[in-house]
Amino acid sequence: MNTENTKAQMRKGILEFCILSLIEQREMYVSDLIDELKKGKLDVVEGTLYPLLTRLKNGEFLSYRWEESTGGPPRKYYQITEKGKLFLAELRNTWNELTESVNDITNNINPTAAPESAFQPNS
Amino acid sequence: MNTENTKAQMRKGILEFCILSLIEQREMYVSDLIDELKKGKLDVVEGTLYPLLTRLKNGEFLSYRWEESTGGPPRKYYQITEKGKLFLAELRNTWNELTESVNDITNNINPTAAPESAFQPNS
DNA sequence: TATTACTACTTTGTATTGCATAATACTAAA
DNA sequence: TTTAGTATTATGCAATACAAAGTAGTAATA
Repeated sequence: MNTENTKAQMRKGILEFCILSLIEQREMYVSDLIDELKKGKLDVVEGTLYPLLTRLKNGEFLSYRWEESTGGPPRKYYQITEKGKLFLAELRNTWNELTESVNDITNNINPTAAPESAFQPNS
Repeated sequence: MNTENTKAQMRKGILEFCILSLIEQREMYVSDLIDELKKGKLDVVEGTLYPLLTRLKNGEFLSYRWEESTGGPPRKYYQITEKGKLFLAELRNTWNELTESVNDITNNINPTAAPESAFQPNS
């Protein structure tokens, strides 16, 4: 029971949400996704992404096309489907409800709130 | 692949955080915890809580004392330990970093932000 | 040609955790 | 004694993040 493990556990379920959001913004292949996630301070490895993308593709939330690469094997570029967009909207709701619940239960003040609203209520 | 499953997955790892937070506020036994979580829109069942509490107790983040009950078997009231308070502080950091990352990556506007700051940037 | 390096995709096995389910045990009322 | 309500414990399953190893294609170099 340590912080590293907890991080991995808290991450469960949110990767779907992140991946679908990123691909909705523009089509991407795995290296693109890893770069974008890293920009957002989320380090994810290939062994995590490939099975996840396959699940999303099998669920018809994503589709892909092959694209030749100048140096290296061809790449799978993923796009979001209409079904994927609907699912993404649900995930966004779920995420927002969850964060609200957790912040409420733990008396946590959300760090992304605007400074003028981040006051501590009387405890 | 459905929303219910994703909810269950997203819940992984955050329950520790919620449980420790609640017990830090006051000592509780399982039924108290279930009630408090339900108030915060988080439905959790006994089969989830007992193993989790045992893990936290074995990790020395919680201790407990028995208390006789007027009707029914005695109750285990849990308290947070000093080690538990340190771990809780780490969990709070982890949670805040995670939510910031996810909201950033998904272009999500946090619903707990003050209304005047919850504007949508040009997309 | 053979070797090496780099890139990209795939597969396998493990650990953790939420949860359903069943079993056990204690008290009190009928 | 039986029944109902409360509380704890034990077992097994499903889902997922991740490490690690493997496959395969291109390109540069000897």
